[in-house]
Amino acid sequence: MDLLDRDGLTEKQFLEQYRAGDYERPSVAADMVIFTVTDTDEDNYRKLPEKELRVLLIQRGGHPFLGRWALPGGFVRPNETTEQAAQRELCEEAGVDHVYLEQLYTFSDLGRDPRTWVMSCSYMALIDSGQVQLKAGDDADNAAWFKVSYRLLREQKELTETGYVRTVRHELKLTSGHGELTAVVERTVTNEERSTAGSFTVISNDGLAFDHAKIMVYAIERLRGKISYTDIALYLMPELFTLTELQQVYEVIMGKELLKAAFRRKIAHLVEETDHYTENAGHRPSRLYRKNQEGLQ
Amino acid sequence: MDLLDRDGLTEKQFLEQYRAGDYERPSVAADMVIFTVTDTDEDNYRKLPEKELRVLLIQRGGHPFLGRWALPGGFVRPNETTEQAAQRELCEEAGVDHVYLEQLYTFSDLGRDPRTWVMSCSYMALIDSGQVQLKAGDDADNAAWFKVSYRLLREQKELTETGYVRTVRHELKLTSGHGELTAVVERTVTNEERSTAGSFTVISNDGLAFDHAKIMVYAIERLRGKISYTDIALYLMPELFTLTELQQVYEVIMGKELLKAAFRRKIAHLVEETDHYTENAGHRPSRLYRKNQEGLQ
DNA sequence: CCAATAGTGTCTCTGAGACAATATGCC
DNA sequence: GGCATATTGTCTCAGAGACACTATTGG
Repeated sequence: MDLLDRDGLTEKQFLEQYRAGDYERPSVAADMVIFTVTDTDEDNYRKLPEKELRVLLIQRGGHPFLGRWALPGGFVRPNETTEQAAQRELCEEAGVDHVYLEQLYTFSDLGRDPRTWVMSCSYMALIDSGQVQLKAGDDADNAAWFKVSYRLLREQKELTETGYVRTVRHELKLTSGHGELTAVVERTVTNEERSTAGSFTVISNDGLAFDHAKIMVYAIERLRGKISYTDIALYLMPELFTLTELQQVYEVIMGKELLKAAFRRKIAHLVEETDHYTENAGHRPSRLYRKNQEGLQ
Repeated sequence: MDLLDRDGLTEKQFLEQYRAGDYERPSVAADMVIFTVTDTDEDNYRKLPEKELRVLLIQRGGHPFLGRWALPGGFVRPNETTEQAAQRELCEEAGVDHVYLEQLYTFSDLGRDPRTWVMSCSYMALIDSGQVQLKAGDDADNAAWFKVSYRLLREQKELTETGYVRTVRHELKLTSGHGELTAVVERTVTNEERSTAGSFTVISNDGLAFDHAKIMVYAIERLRGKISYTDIALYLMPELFTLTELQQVYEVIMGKELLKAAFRRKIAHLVEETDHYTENAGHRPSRLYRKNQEGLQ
């Protein structure tokens, strides 16, 4: 291009003389919500173990929020994209590579980090339970997998002159050997005549750092939303799994029970049957399936 | 909190002595994909006008990309969130307030801005066609509404050892009185055994600045994806509209024709009938509807 | 044999697709 | 009157919900 701007410069000349202004710039962090699913221990040899949704948290070793639990994350560096930063964190903190990774949302509330101006570009990763061993005692890093419980507390719709406001309040409870963290997060959707705006507010927060309760709730909502029309749940499964196990994963994420027959029909095209079966259960063995790698449709 | 960190500082003391490191930080811009729908002029008095999807672009008056067309946008300032920056742009560039606004994605590819390190937090806004008059001749600002045409060029699925790669190529054509811009964007989904990753690549680009072709394609895909299971399309409609007009909006966004009877059943719960009718058409008048403000379900 | 789970059959209900039939203002 | 669109009716088909029935293991 040889167009000249108002100062008579070509684009090349312009770029050579360009100095980044000394406007204030934000730091940008990539924060990771890393989910996996694990089995509970079961006493009765005949009963199947139940599934639990778990998320990886790291205990902060310095101010601010010293001692509280935070999502794994770190600042994005000048030579990488936010996604590369997320991949890097995933490697460093969970020791995994090549997993399902999806950008969620960029949080930029003022004062969300008491130190300085920090935006958080959040990502969700889904890890196969077999891929990472839950190193519960890995206190070197003070990282732990917390069991996620996400419970509806209140649902309310209030009419206004020009529309309505809908608030949904959930309790997020995180449990691990390190104790229990609880937060209450409210999602508000304000609907006026020609507009809608949604937002999340942290009502109470016991043990979580920054606005990470909000980010986690956002991630859970995304996971719930996508599970019923994508194959996203399969990234949480090991190489081989039974359909009952897959159904349990759906149930623990959706927070409700599903009917066996209907579930099997619905996800049939997402999986591929193998010739392997479970063994040594106190009941009829179950066929093992794998993810359908040919892709959907 | 009175916990002390390694240096024996309380959180308050820590924050008082905290100096933001001199790590390099990115600039963050909020870029807006602002959609609206307009009528074409129709010669035959009896025929209904057709609908067109339009997007607001601004011709760059300085380097880089001098003379090319860019999405409205601007840098996020230290005292505002990305969403507030988006609202501000919306006011400044389109002169509207209280419209549908949704965060899309944060783009952070290296070198996406030749000047310096800039991330783009992109938003999609939907504007009622009556709300903004298409000031086609408003050259003061060199802003123009471009008609959007988004056409599938190629679709391909290639199997690899461990999965598959799926590429979908679309042509984005933007037309206005200022001429025609064309870009070809490819969406690639790489599916390996335990992971998936998607990305957009700009194959060719004639007339658009930065990576804005990519952002626009992302917005169109989001709009298409959400239109069939949300009431998002209604934010593109004026106060009163006919069901045929609404159907045309769905059709122009989805890029395919719909059956009238099925369409009406499907969106019945999203609208409210009024006692008004269209007049002076060369055919049977049509009942006018409005958006159902009571909300869904 | 029994506990516990695996796996299948089928009836119903709902919603979308397809197409037809009827209704109506305006030139 | 008749063009062009508006509006409704109904048949069919696919998929989800609901429930029941049969099949298999290890103890």
